[in-house]
Amino acid sequence: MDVANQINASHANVNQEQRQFEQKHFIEEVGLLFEMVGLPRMAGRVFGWLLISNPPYQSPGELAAVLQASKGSISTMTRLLVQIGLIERISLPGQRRDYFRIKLDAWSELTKQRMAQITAFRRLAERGLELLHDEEPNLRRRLEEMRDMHAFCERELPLMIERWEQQRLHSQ
Amino acid sequence: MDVANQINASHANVNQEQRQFEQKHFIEEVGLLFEMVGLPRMAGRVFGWLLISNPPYQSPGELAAVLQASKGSISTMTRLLVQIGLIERISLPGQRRDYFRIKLDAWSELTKQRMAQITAFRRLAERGLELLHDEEPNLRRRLEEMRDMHAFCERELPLMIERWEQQRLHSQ
DNA sequence: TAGAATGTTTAGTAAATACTGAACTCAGCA
DNA sequence: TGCTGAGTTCAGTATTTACTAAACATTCTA
Repeated sequence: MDVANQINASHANVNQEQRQFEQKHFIEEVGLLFEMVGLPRMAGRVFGWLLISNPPYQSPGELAAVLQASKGSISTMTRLLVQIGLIERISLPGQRRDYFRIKLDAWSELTKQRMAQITAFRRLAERGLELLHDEEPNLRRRLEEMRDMHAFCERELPLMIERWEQQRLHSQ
Repeated sequence: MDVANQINASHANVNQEQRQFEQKHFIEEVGLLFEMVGLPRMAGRVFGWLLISNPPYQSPGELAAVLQASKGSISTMTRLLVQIGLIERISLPGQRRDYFRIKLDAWSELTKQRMAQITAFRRLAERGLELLHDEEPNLRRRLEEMRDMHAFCERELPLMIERWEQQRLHSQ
């Protein structure tokens, strides 16, 4: 190996390390963001790596190695992420191992998921109004507000998702 | 007290107890729902009681008594709820004590709050795309999807809140 | 200015949760 | 039929979080 090649190799190494550093940073940030929305940090790390990995599908073993986590943790987190619709399990033809990858419609899935919570809030407001059924209107207002706002979202959010999916189809 | 009055009083007592039972049930349900969206259960209890209490404003002491919680816990939870915009502190004229009550626009506040998270997700997607800047398009697609969906929500949600507030003004 | 009543801060505890590591299961192969 | 290699389940640990209780601060009253 001549000097020029050595330098090139050394540069390549620096770039490689720099790249890995940035990847790890990215993964940690996704982890923190997931924690912010009430999901386990490790689920965020798995998701984060699947967002930037090459190839875009990864086996549980690869995930455990890259994220330096136990196989058990990976198993739990992939199950969770599949359950909430953010990733999916795929089996490539001619290979016995299973892989995981980001679901392309992950985000509209997530919004649909949130609809259940909104419905729960609307129902709770209605139960509260039953409790106050013989009270004066201004005591009932706060609960009516809560009910109406959530009913509004229950109507509007599906329309919004529809508009999004329409727009996506168009641009492709 | 004659027999008829005794019976009436007894009935009233039963109703009173029934009512309190239903109130406590309601409070607990709000607590559980709050836990579901990643907030402390006690914050949900405070919010739940403020939804059905009469009068609609309550002092920290009253909250502690009704919810059978420590003053410290109430203090922390009211601070949290004020911070995320679900309740507000009011001081009635001629009274030194402060009270808390549900903010009437609590729900649009909450949606605005979520905008920050959506922006964070969009920014993260953009950072990811920088990491993959020289990769092939199909590797970049998952991140573009994430970026575009969140950018879409950043545009649409404020419009939705606006429509809601418009509609609310109309119906009042 | 002392005293009482109310609310906040903080140190400590109890409970929930995330994560690990080992045992177990299952599929392919010698 | 054992053996290897990958993945899941589960029991245990360690960390975080929610909550309490007591000390402290503040403001009105005597």
